[in-house]
Amino acid sequence: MTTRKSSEERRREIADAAIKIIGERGLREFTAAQIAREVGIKDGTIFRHFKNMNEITGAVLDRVQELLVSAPRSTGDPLERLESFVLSRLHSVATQPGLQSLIFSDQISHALGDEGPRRVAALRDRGRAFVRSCLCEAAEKDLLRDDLDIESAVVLVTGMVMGFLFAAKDEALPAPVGEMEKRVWMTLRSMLERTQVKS
Amino acid sequence: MTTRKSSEERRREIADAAIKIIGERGLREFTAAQIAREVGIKDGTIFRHFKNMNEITGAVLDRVQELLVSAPRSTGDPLERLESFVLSRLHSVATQPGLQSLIFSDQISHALGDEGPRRVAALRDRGRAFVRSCLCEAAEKDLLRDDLDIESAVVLVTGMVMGFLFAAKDEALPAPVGEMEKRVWMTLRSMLERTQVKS
DNA sequence: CCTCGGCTAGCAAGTATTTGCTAGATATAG
DNA sequence: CTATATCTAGCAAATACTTGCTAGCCGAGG
Repeated sequence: MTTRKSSEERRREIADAAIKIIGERGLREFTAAQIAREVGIKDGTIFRHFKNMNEITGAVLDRVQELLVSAPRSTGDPLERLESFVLSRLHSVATQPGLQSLIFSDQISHALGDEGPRRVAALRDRGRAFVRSCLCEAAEKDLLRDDLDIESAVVLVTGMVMGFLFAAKDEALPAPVGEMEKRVWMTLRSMLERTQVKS
Repeated sequence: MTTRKSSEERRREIADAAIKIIGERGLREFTAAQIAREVGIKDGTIFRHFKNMNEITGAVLDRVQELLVSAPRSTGDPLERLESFVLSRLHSVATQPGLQSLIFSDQISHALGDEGPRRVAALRDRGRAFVRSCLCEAAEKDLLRDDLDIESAVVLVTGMVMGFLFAAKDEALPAPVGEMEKRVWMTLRSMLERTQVKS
């Protein structure tokens, strides 16, 4: 009564199970046996679909990239683009904490084999690059405060997502996450914008 | 020719070695054998000083707390206090990345036994509480923008430290970390302060 | 001063379990 | 029937932890 699935389908199931395990139970449980149990097969069968654990971590990174980097918009008002990017990240943090913790944890990259650190760093860099491009364009269009240091702002924006991630996890937010997502972003946005002029 | 040390001394050595290993090589290497090698003893000897691995993780948390929470000032200008707190954290990030990654990684808390998550969350909460108290006092003294949402600002400040941590790690900063520490903080500070008035 | 004995850190060599991974047999979908 | 997904069974290495013995430290008695 065993259910047979195509290798391609199983590979995705295995990658998703791995993501779930890492997010929920931590790296220590990221083992072939645990993944197999989650998927509903025996641990040995895992290696009929993947050559070794390293290949699984590669698939995990591919999948994270696929799930998280949902092609940010490249048109329209730069601050609107940034807003939709940030809000989408904040939302993914609130709904799938495991995903985000895969990116914002150097521990993960340690555990993800040799090229793990570089790949995860590259993922983070893509996010930073997008934020930077939005901010630069906004600056050109004179939408930001005159004295704003773009590079610092990039750190602030990307950091905000992380700060939100942990605040939500620690239940340190004074209001429901859905509400706080917008509230935090609006606070940052108003601080970036040139809604106020120098005295 | 074996070097004997007091249990108290060894316990600290073991905790420090564990911190070093976690920070540099990741959770996967956080094992009795690796710690023992780092300290220079056999793995079995570890358990002459600790009952089990869980007790080691407890000691690790104690040590992190001891090293990181260096009694933030409670007097003086609230924004100055906040600045010294943030700069000290940024500096510890730059110099001892392992320490910070122990706090800002939910993976660690997963691996740190049953009470691990709660203890790490409590550490983070202490940081947030300090930031919040500084900001509240600053708001009372009318040092901040009128429309500033304190709770959002807490997320921004704590998140900034994390954003800086990863930017530094990924070498995504356009200037040396020592310089960027102040630059990023000054950017955030000027955005929080009421240096500008509404038009 | 020496020396003797209790205390205990240390090591070597175990334990049972889990790790990643392989080989061969079996069952099932196309 | 063919192809292959799956299971069973097994491996060596690593895991946390234990045990028996060794040997260094330190304080008391002579």
